[in-house]
Amino acid sequence: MLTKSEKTTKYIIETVAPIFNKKGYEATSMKDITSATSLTKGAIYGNFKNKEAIAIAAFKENVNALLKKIAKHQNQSKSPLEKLYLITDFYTNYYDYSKKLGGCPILNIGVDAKHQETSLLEHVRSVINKTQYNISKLIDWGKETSEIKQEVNSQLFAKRLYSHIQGAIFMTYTMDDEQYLKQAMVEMNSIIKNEIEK
Amino acid sequence: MLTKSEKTTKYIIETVAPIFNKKGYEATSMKDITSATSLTKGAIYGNFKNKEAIAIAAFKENVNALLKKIAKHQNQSKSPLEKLYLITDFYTNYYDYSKKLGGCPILNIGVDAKHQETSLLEHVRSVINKTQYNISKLIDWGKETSEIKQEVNSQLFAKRLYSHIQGAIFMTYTMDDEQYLKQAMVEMNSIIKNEIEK
DNA sequence: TATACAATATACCATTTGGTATATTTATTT
DNA sequence: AAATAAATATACCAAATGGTATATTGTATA
Repeated sequence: MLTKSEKTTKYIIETVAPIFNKKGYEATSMKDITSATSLTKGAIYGNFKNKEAIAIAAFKENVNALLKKIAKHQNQSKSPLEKLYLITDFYTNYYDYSKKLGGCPILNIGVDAKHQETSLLEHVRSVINKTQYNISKLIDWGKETSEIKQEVNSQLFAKRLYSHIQGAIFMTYTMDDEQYLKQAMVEMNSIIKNEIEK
Repeated sequence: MLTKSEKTTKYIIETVAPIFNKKGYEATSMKDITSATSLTKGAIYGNFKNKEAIAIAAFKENVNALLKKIAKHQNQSKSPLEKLYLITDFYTNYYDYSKKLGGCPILNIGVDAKHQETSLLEHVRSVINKTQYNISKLIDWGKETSEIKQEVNSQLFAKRLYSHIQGAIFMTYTMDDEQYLKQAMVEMNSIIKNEIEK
């Protein structure tokens, strides 16, 4: 069971996660945080060391929610190739989903943290590396099960897929036009079919 | 000839353009601006209405510099197809170039302005629309000169190319890994060759 | 129920924020 | 050179910033 402060901590994180994601680190003020949570500074600083600690917890919250959702989506199939297609399938509807998080945390915090002295950028990089590693492992697995061509460079393809996805997310958000994301996933599917699938 | 205040205005814009691009609107303070320019608030506010006006001028400065550079690069050829290849060629070396601007203004301000009440987002969208329009016109022109296949959807391809490029820029900056950009442009070249070129 | 401890609220801090009114300097015109 | 206008500097403003010390409240244990 959670203690009172653990519950409060959880409540704060969940409440401010979309705010930090939307506005970024500097533009999110302690006033934003106290207003959104209806808590006082005493309560906030009783549970977090400083603003940076809240921002990091908020980012982790968003990423955990996202990665869980993707993992669950991938569980629809046991085949590595199908799991690959389920990634593009997931991102086809990513605009609606990520709006709940306040946007794409990787894109938003990745750009926002670039100029800061916080450790947020390290966290973003870590998430990207892990995700790309998972994709490349999926390809390697597909080679073993003979669903995927042996000559595919799994790490290169993972970077290519991820870059493609993030570009489409940026364009969809900036132009408020879901076609970028939908079209990019159609394109990735055909790339998987033509270049990856055996 | 420029008046004194016109020279000062120009000097302020050029000096603060990379700062706004790096740090974003909220995170850039008037103190940042007065320090960087060695001017006082009196001088700054004598030439600009408010902080937002400076940020908009700074964005336009960066974009103008960028678009001029691309246009000049494209002048290396008179053929629409070759001009298309010159776009990917330009972005192959974009990491080094854009660092001077403080990063990619489209990506940085596009993400940063998303949550604001400034008119910056409108400016970003306008630039993206114009650029995509230029690309699609290039394709249409190539159809006329019979260098490019008639069945190519020029507007769709423009969006696809732009999305691809922006994704690679985001990844290259966030991961500090130029391979994303280099590899993406290799991929785009082969797409142009296989799907666009007649 | 009294006591101890954990958790939250209040009041305050120095510093910084964007912006303005006015004084001073610099440039231009007569 | 004197007068005028343009441009910049100074001094100030109220409000907001992140953060802290302390008072108060809530909760669990003895």
